[in-house]
Amino acid sequence: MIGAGKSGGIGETAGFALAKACKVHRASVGAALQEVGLHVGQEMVLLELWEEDGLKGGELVERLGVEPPTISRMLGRMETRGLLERRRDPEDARSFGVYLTEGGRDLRGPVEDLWRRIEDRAFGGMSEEEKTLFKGLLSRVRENLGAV
Amino acid sequence: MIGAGKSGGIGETAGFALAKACKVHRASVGAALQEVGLHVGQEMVLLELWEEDGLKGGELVERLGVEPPTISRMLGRMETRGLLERRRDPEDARSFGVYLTEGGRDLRGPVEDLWRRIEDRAFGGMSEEEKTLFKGLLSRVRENLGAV
DNA sequence: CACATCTCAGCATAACTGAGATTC
DNA sequence: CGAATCTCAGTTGTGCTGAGATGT
Repeated sequence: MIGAGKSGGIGETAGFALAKACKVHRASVGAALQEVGLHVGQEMVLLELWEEDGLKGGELVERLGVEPPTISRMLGRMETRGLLERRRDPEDARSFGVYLTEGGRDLRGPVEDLWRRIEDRAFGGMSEEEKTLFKGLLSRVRENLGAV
Repeated sequence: MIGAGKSGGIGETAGFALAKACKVHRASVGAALQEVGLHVGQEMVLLELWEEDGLKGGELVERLGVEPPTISRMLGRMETRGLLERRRDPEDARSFGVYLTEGGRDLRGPVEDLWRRIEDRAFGGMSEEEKTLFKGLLSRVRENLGAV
């Protein structure tokens, strides 16, 4: 039973299918993340910092496609939990860099593990070709809707 | 530039692509919905009620895959805005049915229109075959992650 | 322009209220 | 029958991500 799919309306669109699939995926990720004490969304911040430590707040805003107040509070909470720290930029007193702490770096392995676990479960039984195709289609959706 | 995709980690997974695509899609839907005074998420409630008026709170919980407190507060806000009303079930005093008001019914056309608009934009340049394939893959993800 | 703060919404979990259904 | 108990529906409290509006 899938719901809201009777009369060929919104329930039949690809957008609806996308929203529903994303919902269960996000829920799965969220459930797994709480094993390591993270909230869904925070892993994206860490992901960026693992790739490039010391990013500016504004750069995180741009990369995550999120609004400044959201990043501001997320960084505050993550800083309190000792995952990262904000260091004032001596070059520009209005700006700061976000740097991982030991605790933040240590989460990389566990988070990547759980993410892989969900990846396997979510896309189990899908061939590499199908997955590649799938990612390609998702990518086109992003471009079409004017993402970064 | 897509971000977090340099070294073949999480950023290369289909799950990551799904999350990112969903994010822009949800943002687009949210922006369009505020034209008709709705918040993202509320359209799903209406969608179910357009299909079947008078649903119980618990049925909405199940169909939307959401927790009871979420529905409770959403219904409260939507009731305040005159989109629907909760009527106590005379058979069972702890239960109630959710019924659309005139205002709630009137939103059907506008919401379906804007949804179609986003559907066209998001999946423009995609053939019917591709869209069908895409929906099929999303459906499998849902099943794999144990959705309703 | 770069942040922080306030307020509101969606969503989650946990704890509670109150009405059926059960059982002693 | 009645009282205690169990179960279920829904609400409220709190915390998070996320948005907009406003202040610094």
